Parts: sequence; structure tokens; C-alpha cells
Amino acid sequence: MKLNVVLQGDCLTVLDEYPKDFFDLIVTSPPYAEARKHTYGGIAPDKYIPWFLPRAQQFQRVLKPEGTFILNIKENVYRGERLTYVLELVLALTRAQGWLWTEEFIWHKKNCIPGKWPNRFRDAWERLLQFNKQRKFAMYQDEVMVPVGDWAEKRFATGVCESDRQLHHSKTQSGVRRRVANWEDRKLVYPSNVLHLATECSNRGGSAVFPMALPDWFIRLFTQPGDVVLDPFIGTGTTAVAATRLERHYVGIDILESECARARVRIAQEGHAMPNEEN
Amino acid sequence: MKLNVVLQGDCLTVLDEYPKDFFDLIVTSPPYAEARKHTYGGIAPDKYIPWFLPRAQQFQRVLKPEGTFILNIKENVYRGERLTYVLELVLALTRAQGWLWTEEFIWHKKNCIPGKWPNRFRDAWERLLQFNKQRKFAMYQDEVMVPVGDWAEKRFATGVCESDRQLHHSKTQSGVRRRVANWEDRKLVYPSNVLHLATECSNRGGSAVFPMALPDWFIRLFTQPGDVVLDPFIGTGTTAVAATRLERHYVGIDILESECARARVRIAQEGHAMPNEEN
DNA sequence: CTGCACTATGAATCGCTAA
DNA sequence: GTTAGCGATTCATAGTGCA
Repeated sequence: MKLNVVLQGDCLTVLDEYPKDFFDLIVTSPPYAEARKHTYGGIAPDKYIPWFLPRAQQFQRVLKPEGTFILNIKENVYRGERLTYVLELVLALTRAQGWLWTEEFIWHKKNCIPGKWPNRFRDAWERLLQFNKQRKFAMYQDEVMVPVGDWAEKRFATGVCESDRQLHHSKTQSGVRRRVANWEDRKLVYPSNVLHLATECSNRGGSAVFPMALPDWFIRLFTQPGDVVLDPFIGTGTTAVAATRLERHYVGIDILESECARARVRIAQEGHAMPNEEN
Repeated sequence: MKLNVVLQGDCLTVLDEYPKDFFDLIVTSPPYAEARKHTYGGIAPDKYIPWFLPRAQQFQRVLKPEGTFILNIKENVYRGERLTYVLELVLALTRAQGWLWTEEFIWHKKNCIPGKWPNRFRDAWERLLQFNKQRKFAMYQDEVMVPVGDWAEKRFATGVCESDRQLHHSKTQSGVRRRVANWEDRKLVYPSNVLHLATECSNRGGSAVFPMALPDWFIRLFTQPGDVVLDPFIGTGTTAVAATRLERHYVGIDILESECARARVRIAQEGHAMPNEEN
């Protein structure tokens, strides 16, 4: 039961070494169905759920009750149709294993793969599915706050106007109310569930298409320094590097020794290159 | 069997008046489960699919073979969990009725409703599900090309709603242009499957749930002038107005006479207000 | 006609309390 | 037990009017 290691093997069995309720966060981008046949051998769409479920069961065992499981996935197109295995997976995880499907974040890929097809535009987004074991889970929202939009600067340049000082009610009975003056001294606001990130185009041949900012964001949001992050499909080690930079512990697993080796090299370089520093 | 009308009634039966293979595009935003109880009754999540499927069957009958069906929907949260009925609906439409699930566009709501909760951020996106009857369908990609954005800001900060220029038609779409070609000498590119639009916030009367730019975009993408667009849940008439401006025919249906009346008024005003105009 | 100030609006969600 | 109602929380945008 080691920390800060990249272990070669199938996470299904490798995780047996770890006790239950051990990890604070699981964030991963598993091989997609039919995709990357050359590295992982490819899992047929109709085999995907039976393949994934036993592993998800392990994840549930080793995840702390207040921990979070983030799954990055996007169904691909086959014969002009989006495959439905991701939708089925969400239903299976909730129904067969009792996971709570808490949220679906959207990762908007700002520089997505160029290309043109007669009946389809470029695919510029992926799903980031959040699952939890219970309704109450650890979340540190203040760690991911962003600067308030530039509307506020203009708005309050001349002080707060009359209307902004009053409490406005929405006409529909949704109960939305707001007092704009509340933002007068606010520098930071909370983000939404849409993430705007560019993809990193650095690594070729590897299976990680995860930009560093993605695990970074979720690690900051769902863990504290000293917590333990698991990536059961570590690929080139992006999650491990992000965790290290943020002073969290990590455990990475990959079935391919070649990927594990690359990840270890990258993590080691990281340690030499810059002892602390994020960004 | 009339064109350019708003019909009061349940689309399930009203559509009997129309022949099969009649409409070129169906674009609609049905009442979501448990939402808008004060206007529509509100449909329980577990009743949603049996409610929707027979109507979808009608849509399939009246849609042309090369036509497209666009469904705007988003599941809400109940007891800390996202409801799964939308996922189940997609599966039901493909499995039980043979619809092809061709694409899922994301509507990124740049000005989503504010709010703060201990375990959740603001919901800033909705689904735009595309279904077709066959693999080959009509699509006019050149009609929705956009000038290439200045991707100057490559900010790594996540969650920032920097206004991506992409598909950002300001105004009330009063100046909808069909010929984009004469748009300065900037390079035009095809958009992606992520649409960045603000909800409309006019300060007179209730505002439309659907921003005009949404039906506008899909009507341009999937139809030609003279084609026929159906919105079986027309609401305040946004789809009809968009179709009229683009010189397409429309048929709108709504179960509430009050909504039909509002839609007819709005469409009539449109006809008087601006005969053509390119802005 | 352009720019600036100001106003209006929203398919929300959670926790608590009352019935 | 379970549900229904209400208060509390919170941004970013488009339209209008006026200088």
C-alpha cells in the first residue's frame, strides 16, 4: 500500500492492495470504447459496461464516503450515430452500484481537433461526470473562484445606482432575487459547471488527452493538501503531476508498462524541474 | 392542414391533421420534468418518457426522411442528484422508435441564473439533442459559418465566461442574415457543437425561455427558404418568429390557449415591425 | 450615431420548518 | 417517515434612454 507511485497492472486487481475508504478523490479519463485500439486493444461499445462496472465497484470500495469520483468521457460517432454506451454507463452506475450522479460538468475544448464532415461539426466538448457515495461530500469551492466579469468594473465605476441597491424579484415564481450592490466590493465569483480549457497538444502517441488544468481544477475543488488522489488509468501521468504540484498524494495505475514508465519519467522531471510552484 | 399558424391543442392529436413526411425541421423545447409548474402542469420525472414517446412517434411520422429533430432539454437536480430521465429518453427514442441520435450540441448559457449552494455550482448549459430518421439528412453548413475569432485570450483560468466570439449574434437577432459571405474580408470558419448564447433578458414582459438565436441557428443549418418548421411546444412563439424572419414557413402548437395568444400577438407585431431589414 | 448609465431578467438549489 | 413551502444565496447580459 504505497503512496506516490505509478503501478503497472489492471486497476481491478491492483486496487485490492488498498483498504476501503482510502482515497479522497478519483479523477480519470478511461479508454473510450473503440478508441485507441493500438494502445489498449480497444473495448467494443457493447462490452464497455461489463468491463467498467467491476472496476467502478473497486473505486467505490476505496473511495472515502465523502470523496468524489470524476469520470472524463465522451462517446464517439459510429456510422453517423453517437454511441449510447456512456448514457447506459451512467444509468448502470446509479442503478446497479448506488453511485449518486451528482453533476455533469462540460469541458469546452477551445482548440478542438479541426476537420470538416458533411453532416457534423467539430466536437468541442467532453463530459466530466461527477459521482458520489453520499449527498454530503467534501468540496472547497473557494479554491476555484475566478475574477468577476468586467461588467462589474463599468457598473460600479460611478458608484452604485438606485436600482442596483434595491432588491429585485423575478416575475416568474422561481423566486430569483438579487441585489446588484452586493457585488460592489467583490473581486472573485464562483465558476459554473462549464469549463473552458484548451487542450494540450504536446504529447503524441500517448493515451492522455487530459490537459493539466483539468485534474488541477478538480483536485483543488475536491481535496486539501495531504489528501490522496487516485487515477486508475494514469496514462502519461498528468493527474499525478497535478497532484504533486498541489501537494497532494497520488496513486496512478496503468495496464501498460510503457505508459507507466513515461509517467514515472515525467513525474521525476517535475520533481527536479520545479520543486513547488503551480502554474 | 395550414401553414404559418399557431394551433391550440396537444401536439399528439393536433398533428393528425398533417400528412407524413411533411416537415423539414422540428425544433422545440418541451416542458422539462418538474419545471414551470405554474404555467404547465409539470410532469413527474417517472412519467416523462411515457408522456413523451407517443408525441415523438407523431414527430417521426410528420418529419421528412431527410429532416431533423432538435430537442432542447436539461435535467434538474432532485435531492442532490441529477435526474436520469433525459438519458433514458435518448435511449428510448433510439431503441423503441428507431430515431438516430446523431449529435448532442451544448448550449452554453453565458448568463445563467445566479445562486450558490454548498455542493454545486451554477448550471450554465443545456442539451440540444439532434435526432434523424436516416443517416443522410439535409444540412447547410455554410449558412452558419462564423468569422474566425481572435483567440488572443488563452486564459488558463477555468470557468471564466469570456465571451467567445463564436456564434455571438447580438441584438434580438433582428438582423438575421442569410448571406454571410459579405461580412468584411475576415475568414469564415465552421462552428463547433458548442453554442455560446446568452438567455434573452428584455425588460418588457416575460422573456422567452429559448433565445431567438437558438431556433435561428438550427433553422439556417437544417432548412432552406420555403421549407416548413414545426415547433410542437411553441410557448411564446420564438421559433415561429425566427422561421418568419428567415422566410421559412412554420407551424406552432401549444396546449395553453394563453401561450398561443401571446405567440400570435408576437408574430403579428413582427410582421408589422420589420418587413425585411438586414440591420 | 455612438457611448455610457441604468434597468430588468432568469427551466436554480438547498436547508429548514411546518403539516 | 414524507412532502410542501419559504428564505437565502448569487452573475452576466441585452435593451432602453439620454447626453
